Amino acid sequence: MATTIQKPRGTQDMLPKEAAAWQYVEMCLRQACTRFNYKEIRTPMFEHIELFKRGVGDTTDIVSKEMYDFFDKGNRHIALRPEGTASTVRAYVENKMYGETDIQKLYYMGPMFRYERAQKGRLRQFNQFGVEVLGSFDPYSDAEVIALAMEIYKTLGLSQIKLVVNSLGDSESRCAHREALINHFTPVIDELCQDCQTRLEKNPLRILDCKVDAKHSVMATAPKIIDYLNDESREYFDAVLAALDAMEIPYTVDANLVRGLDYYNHTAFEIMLDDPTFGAQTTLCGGGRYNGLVEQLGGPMTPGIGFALGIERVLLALEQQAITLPVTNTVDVYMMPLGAQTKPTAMKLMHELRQNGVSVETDYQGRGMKAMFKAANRANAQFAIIIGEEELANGQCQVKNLVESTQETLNISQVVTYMISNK
RNA sequence: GCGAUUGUGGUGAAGUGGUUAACACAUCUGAUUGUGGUUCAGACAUUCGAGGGUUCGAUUCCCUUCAGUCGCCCCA
Repeated sequence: MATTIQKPRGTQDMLPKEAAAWQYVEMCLRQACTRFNYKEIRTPMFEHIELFKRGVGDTTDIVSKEMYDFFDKGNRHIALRPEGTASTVRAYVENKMYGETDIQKLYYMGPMFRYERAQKGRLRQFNQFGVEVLGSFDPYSDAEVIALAMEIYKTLGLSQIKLVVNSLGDSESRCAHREALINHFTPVIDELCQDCQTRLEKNPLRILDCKVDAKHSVMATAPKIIDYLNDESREYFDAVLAALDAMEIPYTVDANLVRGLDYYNHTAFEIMLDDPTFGAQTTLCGGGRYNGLVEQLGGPMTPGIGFALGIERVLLALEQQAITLPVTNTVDVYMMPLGAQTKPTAMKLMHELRQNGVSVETDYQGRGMKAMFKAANRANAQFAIIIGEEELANGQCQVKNLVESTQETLNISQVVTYMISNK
């Protein structure tokens, strides 16, 4: 045997036994979008790297050190998408979707790529589902987006779900806050960890959710973005919270919640699994408002808000909470031809059944009837149809109900009708 | 990029410096030549991730490498 080749690090094969769960989750996501009237958009899995540099931010870790990029044969600098928002906005601008209606409510689903060290809940190729609302600067649209995310976890049956919200304010508020942060941390920067020292220059906001220095006294007294919101930002945030209250969606405001992508402003939120035994990756969903992004990518001034959730993490959470999904794994009929002469008739009947919406499995290993019954059990077949040479001569077959353990003899010509009404 | 830990058949897993590598599940075959989910019998790793070293001898000791897992970082 030749040496085997393994899948690249951080990738996963989705095996048949897991497919049903994936399909179920994906169906729930689509149905939730239908209820909220979001339309699907599909964009390429790779883009010009410039899109992410400009959209997500050149200084973010995602772009600066986690991007899968390469030059194609035409010497174009390409990157596998690390997230979905930049591509969605690019498509919105490129296809001039701002001209179609005032507001676009979109969702996407598919693989994203980040060159990170894999661990539980974190892969190099992973699947995200995300939502983007473009063209609305209405606190109720923020609330709707959050409500949609919360609704998804509810319909899946997950518990211990925690919604955390914050406001990053508009650019004026953010600048004021950033300055205050730098002033606050600079005198004590030597006492903080190495990471925080680089954060001070790169993104002082991130110091706030540092785990290493979390208990340091400067954290408690650090200037909070909430206190630096200007009137407009403050009002907007209050309105979002009021809308959440109106829908009775529980949340906690966390002044230290920040997002890792540059484009966010105003509303930021995260949905986490409140379970310390779950693993390190507890964030199931992250999102927020990005009012300058469309313009930054060459479109007209257009506000936007959205979120993304990791489907693998949802599946892990479902597993963690031992939630059994309503997935069925049965086949209607197991066809059992006995002897070579009966095969053509069995094959013909099987095909007719399938054409009439009856699912049928059979044996292709030439095994005995006993083995076929075992296979039928394994396939969760509801019925077995046995065609032996005797039956064939009479144009008949045995139809056995495997659940009830009852059996009757039918004319082969009646089987399709019988199965349609009895399956 | 850094750290910890693991690597035995389809799966879960014992085990030892030395001539047959437990056990369980799964799978296959058989127990009246055409009837299942129970039971019983039998079969199933020239081999212990790969490469090198120590040794008379290594799956067991050492080194390297690859891979998995978990964590840091970051994020979904």
